[in-house]
Amino acid sequence: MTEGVPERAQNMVAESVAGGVRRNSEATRAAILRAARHRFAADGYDRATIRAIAADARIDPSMVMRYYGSKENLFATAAEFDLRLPDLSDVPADRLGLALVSYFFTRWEGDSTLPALLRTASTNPAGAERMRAIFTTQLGPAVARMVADPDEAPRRAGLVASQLLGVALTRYVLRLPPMVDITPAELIDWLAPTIQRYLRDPTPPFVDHEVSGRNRDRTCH
Amino acid sequence: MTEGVPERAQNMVAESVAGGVRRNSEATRAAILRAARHRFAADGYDRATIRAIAADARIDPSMVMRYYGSKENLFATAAEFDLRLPDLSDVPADRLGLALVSYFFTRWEGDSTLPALLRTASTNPAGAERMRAIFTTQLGPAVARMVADPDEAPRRAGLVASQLLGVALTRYVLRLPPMVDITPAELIDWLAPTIQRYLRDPTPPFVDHEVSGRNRDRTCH
DNA sequence: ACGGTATGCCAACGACTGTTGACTTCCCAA
DNA sequence: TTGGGAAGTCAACAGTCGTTGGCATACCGT
Repeated sequence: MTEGVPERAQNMVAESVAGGVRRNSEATRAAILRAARHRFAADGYDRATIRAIAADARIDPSMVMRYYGSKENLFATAAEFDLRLPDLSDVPADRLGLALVSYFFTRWEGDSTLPALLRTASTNPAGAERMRAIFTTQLGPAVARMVADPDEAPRRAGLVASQLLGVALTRYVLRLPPMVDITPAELIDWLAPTIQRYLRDPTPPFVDHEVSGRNRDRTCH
Repeated sequence: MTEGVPERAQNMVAESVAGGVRRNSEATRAAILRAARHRFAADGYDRATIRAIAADARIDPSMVMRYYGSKENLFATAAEFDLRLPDLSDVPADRLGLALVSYFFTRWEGDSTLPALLRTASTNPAGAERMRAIFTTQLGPAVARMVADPDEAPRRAGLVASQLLGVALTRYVLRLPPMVDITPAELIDWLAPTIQRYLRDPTPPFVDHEVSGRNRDRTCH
């Protein structure tokens, strides 16, 4: 009565696979990758354990190492991130904000990669570096093609990122109720003017705020 | 020559305290709390270890437990978070955005509690719940006093949070270069109109976007 | 039929974590 | 002077993690 039962895996949310059959290499590689994406998205890099990913893929943890070498390498390929920004060169300049916001929602609502990246980049330095790289190599150049003055592109791209990532954060990660309940269509109507302004409007201050001409310096209240 | 040296703590960023003197209870409690705030802000809940916090405070890890009971309890008191939103009831309605943005910057630029909360809420469910609580009990009511229609308060508060937290995320956590380099004053000029619109402007769409009247549904492109 | 190879499981290592309890050291009041 | 309690140290427990190597089983070309 040594009770040496190794605790059967009875995870309800696991890959569906007939009992005991063998899969070919490609299938398990894909299964691992899919489980990894889900776990990284739900828990972030640190809390997503190799053991949990393996359990979801109905496989031994050692197989993950065999196929992907290390956890860091697994994350690197799981979080391969291509914004796949479409060509917006034929969109009229005054509709760029609407086009960009619409596209980002069609991209995010069904893809949990961004929350995964967000969760990871918040705590993992390598994740943050990856986020900065995506910003520099993908969003940056795309925004550069939309703005009037190329010198202002990085700054405007940063502002766009602050609003779009803020929405992703509050809606998908923090799950603030009002941001979860609102429909994508309504959200697009609210956000499009903001993004449009960050992309195309002249640098503020447009006019000196209101009539009372004192307190020119608004930095520290 | 058993080499049993227990590895002296030679952390350069540790609490400065004369060698070997004893402190009273209050002093070490405060030292622990200060070290905890720094560590939680820099690393988030999971990666900030009790041992590292204790080392920063030049103290044994067991003392942290003696004074605060558990890591979760320590975080709870370290991340005690009061937005300390000022009374904006005498601010004219068309300057509320500017006032709110200005205030948030004077609050954040010198306080690392928000990054700590952000890093933690991204991965820790309890942290996310705390974030939602802050939103509901502090930002929500404050925004409710600023908007015209009380029924729209939660939604508008959510939009405000999405932009402000997005700035905190990109500037303090992800540290996207353009968002780090920009000065608070410039950032305020960019953000104030956005927040102002989220607070006070009528619900969009203001007008049917442009002339071409087709594609009413912009949800899925 | 057979041997090699691909696929997979099992048990364990070493490191690190939060947490605990016993022990030492010092100050201060009686 | 002497005890008691506060302040702090030390070593260890129990658990989890990424990672490793050895071993079993199934497939397939010859």
